[in-house]
Amino acid sequence: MSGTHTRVPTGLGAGPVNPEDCPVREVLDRIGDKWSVLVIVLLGRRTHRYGELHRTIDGISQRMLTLTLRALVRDGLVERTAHATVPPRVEYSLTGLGRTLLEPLTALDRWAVEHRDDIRGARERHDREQART
Amino acid sequence: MSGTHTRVPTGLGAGPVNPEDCPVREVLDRIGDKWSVLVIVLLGRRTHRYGELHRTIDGISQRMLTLTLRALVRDGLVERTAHATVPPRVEYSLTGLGRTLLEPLTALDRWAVEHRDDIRGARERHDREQART
DNA sequence: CTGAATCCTGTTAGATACTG
DNA sequence: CAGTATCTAACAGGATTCAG
Repeated sequence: MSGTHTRVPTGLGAGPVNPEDCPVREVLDRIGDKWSVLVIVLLGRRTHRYGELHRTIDGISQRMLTLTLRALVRDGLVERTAHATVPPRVEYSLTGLGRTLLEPLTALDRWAVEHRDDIRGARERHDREQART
Repeated sequence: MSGTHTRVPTGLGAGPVNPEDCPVREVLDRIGDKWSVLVIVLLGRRTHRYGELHRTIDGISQRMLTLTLRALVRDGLVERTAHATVPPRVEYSLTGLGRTLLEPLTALDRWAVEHRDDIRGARERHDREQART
């Protein structure tokens, strides 16, 4: 809330701006989907097993959980540990890199919580004004 | 980098987690798309006209620019000002609410810039290990 | 100049059934 | 238990054309 704008984010020099080459957008491409942040946040609390995640994240299909986890592992945010027992036991946890992401994610969450009502309000006001056409 | 985890983000109490009722996910639904952050960031620097945005944001179609702007206006993040001249002149700028979003967005951007290579590295390592199957 | 309207496409995600 | 495989529905987004 310093009176002035904060630093301009992102590789936005002066010229045209490209979504393919923009750091923020790159992150959003990874965690902007429907399930990734939920997984990250849960793993930020503690290690979870596959089935635990499946039960805890409401409405996620096995398919999407698998795909989401695989992508996060590939990007080095999540670590997969398979124990060769029977029945199999697979545990997922955040990597060091993944944990560093919790901080900016928390900042975004704080903003979201703080301004949730503002957005809802703006939305309703806007829709009401549209309605009287 | 404080040794411990930061606060757990989001209305994640103990029970199941629902994507429909999660503040962070709610924000991501708004700005997680392909163009919103680019628009927000540009407007964070200064007011822009429609055509300016269209020229500056590389590859955006008129359709998507219009839709993106309309959504941002609806959510109270962006303000639209139409001057009744001919030819018409429409200016877009961030609202107060929109400006507050710049801060957490900048945090995320900083993370992105800082860890860009880590992710690329993890990706390549992972893909290389998959490749030798 | 600032859009709106229409058509068309690829991707994302849900449902369901099956497996080591 | 921890996934795969397959099929389908929904939607985001691009291209093009028209309009105030």
